[in-house]
Amino acid sequence: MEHNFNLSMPTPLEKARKDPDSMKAKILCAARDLFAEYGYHGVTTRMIAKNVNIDISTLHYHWGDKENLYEAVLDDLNDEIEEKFKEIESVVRGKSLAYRLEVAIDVMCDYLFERPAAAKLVMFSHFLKTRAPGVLDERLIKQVSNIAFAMGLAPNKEGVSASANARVLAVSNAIYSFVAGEDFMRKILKVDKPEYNRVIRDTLKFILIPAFTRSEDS
Amino acid sequence: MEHNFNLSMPTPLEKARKDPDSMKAKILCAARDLFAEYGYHGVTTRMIAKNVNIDISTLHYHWGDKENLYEAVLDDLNDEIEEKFKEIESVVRGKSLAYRLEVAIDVMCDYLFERPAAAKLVMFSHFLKTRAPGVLDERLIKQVSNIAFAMGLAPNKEGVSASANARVLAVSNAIYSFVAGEDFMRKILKVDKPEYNRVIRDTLKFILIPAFTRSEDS
DNA sequence: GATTATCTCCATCATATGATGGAATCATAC
DNA sequence: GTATGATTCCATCATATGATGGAGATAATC
Repeated sequence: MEHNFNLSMPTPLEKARKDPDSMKAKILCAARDLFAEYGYHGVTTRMIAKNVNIDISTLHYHWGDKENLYEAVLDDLNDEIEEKFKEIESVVRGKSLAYRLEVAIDVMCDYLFERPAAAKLVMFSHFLKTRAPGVLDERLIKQVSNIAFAMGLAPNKEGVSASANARVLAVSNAIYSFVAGEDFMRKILKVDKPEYNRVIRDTLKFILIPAFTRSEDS
Repeated sequence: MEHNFNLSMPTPLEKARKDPDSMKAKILCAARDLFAEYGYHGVTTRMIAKNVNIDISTLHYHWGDKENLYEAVLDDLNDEIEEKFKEIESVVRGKSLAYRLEVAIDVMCDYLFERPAAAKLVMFSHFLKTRAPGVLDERLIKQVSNIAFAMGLAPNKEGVSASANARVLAVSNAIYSFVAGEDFMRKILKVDKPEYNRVIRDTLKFILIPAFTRSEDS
């Protein structure tokens, strides 16, 4: 049986997500939370194993080495975020840019405040190098361009200008920063969690919507 | 000589900065770059020592343990940024909010694009936990409130609302994100370094200024 | 119930890492 | 020159960390 052309065969990741009670999924979940908190080098396989109450060997049995587990965490995260974007797009298709932004902010805040690890991991994967050279997920480049096009910042999906893509990044940076930095910024704002959530939504709308609606007028 | 009331005695950090050629300063400098690239746990004392072409013992001789060196790096950075803020304030005092923002964006971009490590370190110190519990720099809370007041977002420096502080954070997050994430985002925008610098400035102004100038009208 | 495959843990290894003591080197003051 | 203090490096240690082999446990298959 050398050949296997069954392309729809579930990947390890898909299998892990199908059954959230499986050991594989539990490890992935704990790994996500810890990597999000301390970064790749700040987490040891022993920390992850301890969080799931298993031995390190069990971890290695399911996921191979640490690097492989980290990549699985990021892959899993990217799948989740891509899904979220599709969900947003299906809701706002054809609506005004102001409305699009409002919905995008609300949906992403709902999602991210529920899973702050997601926001933190996105930030780290953008800003923090691991000592082993990682690969940029090519999907992301396409994603950004697609959003730019959907926001009417480009005439078609291919020739999106750098400036249009930068505007999309500005929006997503703003959202991710506020969620990823909650622990830190909540101390500055001196508010509790629910209040932080509210203030951040309002602030994001206050900052992001005027820029794009003004340019819609012209 | 148990007592020493000479409060203006230079701290180790000040001494290190006075002579940038001193070993102490060279170590601090290399440490900053490396911590900014890989985060606290991603950097080993050996990596830093190698970058300065010295032995680890020399590093420990000058800075004590790793944690102390890291704190010195952050202190040094905070001093530098505080200075930058004062510089901005002295230039824009009394000007319109739109002009203030424009200058702030330009000055901070000039400064940060020259020292991307500064931007990255700020991000990490906000988002990334080290396994040893760190302390929040109390200065920052005051800094943010002061800026909010200077921007006319609060009637006085004391009673700055959470929402006003959040708006200030939104501005600084935006700037830091774009500089700290250059390596990553430049791949998405597909531009070279000087062009990235230009696009980011324009994008920051495009995003940030309308929000605040609109609120100035009302 | 025996057989097989899957899963989990214990013991262990090799290397990485933070840290230190002490000798050697260098500069400075006398 | 010599004495003193400051600086640097070499050798070394204790622990942390990633990783693995293999025994035992558990579940599935026949």
